[in-house]
Amino acid sequence: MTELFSPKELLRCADCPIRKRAVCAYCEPAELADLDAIKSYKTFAAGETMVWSGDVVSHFSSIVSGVATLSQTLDDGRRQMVGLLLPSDFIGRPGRGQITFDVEAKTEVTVCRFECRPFEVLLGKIPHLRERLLDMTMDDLDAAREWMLVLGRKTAREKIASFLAIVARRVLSVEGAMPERDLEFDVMLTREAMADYLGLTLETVSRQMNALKKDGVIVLEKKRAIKVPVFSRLVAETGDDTGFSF
Amino acid sequence: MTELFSPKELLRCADCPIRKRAVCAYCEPAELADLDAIKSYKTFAAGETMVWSGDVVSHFSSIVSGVATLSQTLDDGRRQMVGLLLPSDFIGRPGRGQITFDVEAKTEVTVCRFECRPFEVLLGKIPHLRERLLDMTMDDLDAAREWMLVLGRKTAREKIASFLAIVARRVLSVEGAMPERDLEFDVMLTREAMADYLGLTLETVSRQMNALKKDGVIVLEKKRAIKVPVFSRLVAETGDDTGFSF
DNA sequence: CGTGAGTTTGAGTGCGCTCAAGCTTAGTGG
DNA sequence: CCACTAAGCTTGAGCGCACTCAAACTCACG
Repeated sequence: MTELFSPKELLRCADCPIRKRAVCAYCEPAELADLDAIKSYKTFAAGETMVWSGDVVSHFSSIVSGVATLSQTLDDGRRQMVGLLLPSDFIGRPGRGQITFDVEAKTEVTVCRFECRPFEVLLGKIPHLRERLLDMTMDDLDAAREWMLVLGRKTAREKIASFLAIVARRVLSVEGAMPERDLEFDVMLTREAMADYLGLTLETVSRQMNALKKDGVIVLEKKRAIKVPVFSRLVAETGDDTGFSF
Repeated sequence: MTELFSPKELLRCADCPIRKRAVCAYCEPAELADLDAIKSYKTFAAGETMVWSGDVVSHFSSIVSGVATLSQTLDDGRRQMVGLLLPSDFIGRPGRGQITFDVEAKTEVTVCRFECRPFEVLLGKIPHLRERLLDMTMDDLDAAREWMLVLGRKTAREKIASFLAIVARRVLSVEGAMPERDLEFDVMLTREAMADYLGLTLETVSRQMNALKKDGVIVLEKKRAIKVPVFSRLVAETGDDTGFSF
């Protein structure tokens, strides 16, 4: 997840780590060539704001490596994260030049990007591209709706447990199967970013993380490094057994 | 909005009240004929559950008239509404047979519906259809993300004001321009449904509605019938001036 | 070591929840 | 036409979870 990619190594789409999940996933080799012709890579430093809300964007991007967030801010400083962007996630909205959210790199982030106009032309030309974009947008919508349940109806403790379960599933599903026991992964966010994700304060996040630790649901080894001895134990703390469709 | 449609009157798509906003909006007359061939109408009574979470659905639907909601329920009864469905909104997810939310008719609801398989075939055949579905899904995603800010970061009073502003914009935009003064519209939901929408209890909704009334921001004439003397006054109570993109 | 970002912990407060009546309104049948 | 009913709405009292404010601690990095 956190290993760094040198853009040079990525010139060939066939070797791309997100080839099977990104917006280009459904494309045939011939169609890929069209995309290849207009793509370029760019890397952002951790902490850098990739796009400001209201900006007219010049490119659509796919995250190749790293973690970014989508968030909104109220005039008085209250913030709410509305999207967690992991490798293969798409940034931008074809058919609309503006973006209405801030996009921030939380780790070093490398994106594969396309100028808007040429990409929109390809969208019209390659059905596979539009098809994949539709599926990804629907997945994002489902995720947003699950998240609304978390924000609207769960307690602080349940929110933290839900967040950890979501991240565990997303991070670990990238690298294959998900074991039931002794999961280890990294929440790549600060306590403050987690608070923005969950509609809490950073103090409450800290308290609940330590409460889950004290109760043996999780093991905290280096603040961000999480170990989950028994995954179903964590899921039981989320308040719903239905799980998430991430 | 609440006038009743007789399905017989709707047989011709050209006369359809949602012709310009529904999933078929981008279709040419010839393409419309294909859809027309597989469509049928169905009406649900107010209060009826149109689809249960987990159901395998046989049809995709467009709301022609009435109001429906999309919601999730936790095992212990906590509920969160995750979508408010007004005329022209689409129900169902092509490419996936199941639905993971409850769909409930809040008023009498008439839908124009298509069997899944034939509709999916047309999706492959008519680019305009896929294009419109993508745009609608992206609009839904934007709406869900605005809503997440409301759920995660706003006070009860701000939530109510945001809700009223959203409904005013959606309801009134259907019938043309939106005046700044003396808006009148109907929140078609009970206090309980509003609470499910906003992540509040029905008591808190009631208290805050009456607080806004006492402060002259809104006029309550028949519990559900809202009058807004000065719209910007209401928007000022939402906590953000940016407004909503509904 | 010194610095600063990130995190933890404590004490006190208040917003929205819970529980409990009572009220309003529309619909139904005598 | 009115009593009866039930669903929806309002109002009050009290409580508790998560917030606010404040201070101390941890740890990576110069």
